[in-house]
Amino acid sequence: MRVMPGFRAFGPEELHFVSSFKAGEIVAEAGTTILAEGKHSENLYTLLSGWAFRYKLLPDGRRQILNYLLPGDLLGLQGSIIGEMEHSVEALSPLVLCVFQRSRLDELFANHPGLGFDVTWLAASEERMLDEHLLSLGRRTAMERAAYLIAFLHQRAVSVGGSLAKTLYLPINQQHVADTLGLSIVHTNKTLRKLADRQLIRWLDRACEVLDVEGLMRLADWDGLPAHKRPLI
Amino acid sequence: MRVMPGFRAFGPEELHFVSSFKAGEIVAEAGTTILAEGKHSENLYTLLSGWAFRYKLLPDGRRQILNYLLPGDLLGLQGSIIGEMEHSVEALSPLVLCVFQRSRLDELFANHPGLGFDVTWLAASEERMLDEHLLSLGRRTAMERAAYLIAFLHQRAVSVGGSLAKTLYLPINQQHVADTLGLSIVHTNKTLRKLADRQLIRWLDRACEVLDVEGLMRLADWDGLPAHKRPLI
DNA sequence: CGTCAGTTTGACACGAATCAAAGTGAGTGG
DNA sequence: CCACTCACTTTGATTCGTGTCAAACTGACG
Repeated sequence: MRVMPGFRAFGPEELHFVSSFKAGEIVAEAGTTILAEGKHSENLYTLLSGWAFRYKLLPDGRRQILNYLLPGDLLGLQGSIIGEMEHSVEALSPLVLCVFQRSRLDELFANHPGLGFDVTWLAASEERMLDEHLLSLGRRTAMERAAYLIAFLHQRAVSVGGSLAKTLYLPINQQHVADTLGLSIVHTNKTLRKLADRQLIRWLDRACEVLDVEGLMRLADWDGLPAHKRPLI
Repeated sequence: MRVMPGFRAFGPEELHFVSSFKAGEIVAEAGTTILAEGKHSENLYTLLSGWAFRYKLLPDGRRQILNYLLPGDLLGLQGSIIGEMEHSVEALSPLVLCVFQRSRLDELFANHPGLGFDVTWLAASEERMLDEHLLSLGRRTAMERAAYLIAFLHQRAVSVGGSLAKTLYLPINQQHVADTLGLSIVHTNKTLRKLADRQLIRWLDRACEVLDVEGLMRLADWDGLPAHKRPLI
């Protein structure tokens, strides 16, 4: 397990424990369902590479995307801690996941408090993103929401990948955007079109190119996520 | 610190540590701002009694209520773990809070892994509530949202207070409901009126009486929060 | 060349916001 | 005890944003 840019470094003992804690690695194709709502997962995962998203469904099929998962994020923590999964996770791109056994989570807390703290850190961090999304869905207009979402994803991608490329392609389609913003797909399309007309983004087939992050942030009145070294477990 | 009904019991050592960890107790009136967005809080709190809510503001004043806080909930964990607060907390009723020092949080993780795990448990639990709220804001109609919110608050109140009273009064006004559901106050009023006409609730001055929780849950297509013993820190 | 997933567009309907104003009840001071 | 205020709730009229319906367009793929 190598330390990626932007992540905190482990001490030697921790590194050894994390390696031993690791139960395997799995690879998944885009579109694969990694975790399903209602299922009781035996495992907990760290996303090593690729993009995924978490979502919930209403019985009649309405879908709400809750958040996106990028390298360094934990999958299935809630299921591991509380019981069965209350949401599903689907791959947006090919993924590499590191598998941990749910049953050894208390061992992690007991023997490596620093890592236990990291898990809490990640949970708190997820909570902050959800707060931000909630503000968006509840109080921003369609344009502001779309601008916020794209700026948010852009920033997350940059913070995880290092700011390698100046043009960034988000691996999502307009249905994903619609289900994230709580809008219909038609209205989402018209909204994205307006952002494109303003030279803020360019929409491609199954991908979005971000042209002007600052313009998007200004439009959404969003300051961005505070920068912090993330722990990687 | 007594163990409330519905909470897990501590071992003797944990109990001793929690007592020593406690830095004091404060009392706040309804309407008081406990934590403010942008501030760096030195403390972390456990809510011992009363109701509060967390919210975020957009620069132009639009407010979104993120979640409600009931006895047993942690306040300011994010601020303690990551840095400055990204949301504010305001009291809905007189509160009793137990104060902890932010700086001693790592000590808690180091010496009492069980308690560290509890903190993570609480964070994961908050995350699940936020997921549910996000689904509501994104994909439920105004009626469904209102029904969900009231059923949700009712269930939380019951799970915390023991199911003492069959009629439960929620200490909120319609502005709170509007800012939680992402609706205007006028439309919120009309929506609540419809719920009242269907004999699901009765609206009183600054309070809501819940008449038919199951009817509300059916209307919102919501199954309720899975029941679990909450840890109390 | 046809199919299919995804994007785009226009017409229309509907739900929620806004504007405006009145009603209610608790608390306050004369 | 009565007027007055203030916060909160209620209602009706109108506007506007977003959803729905329908259909065409595009490019990848077989």
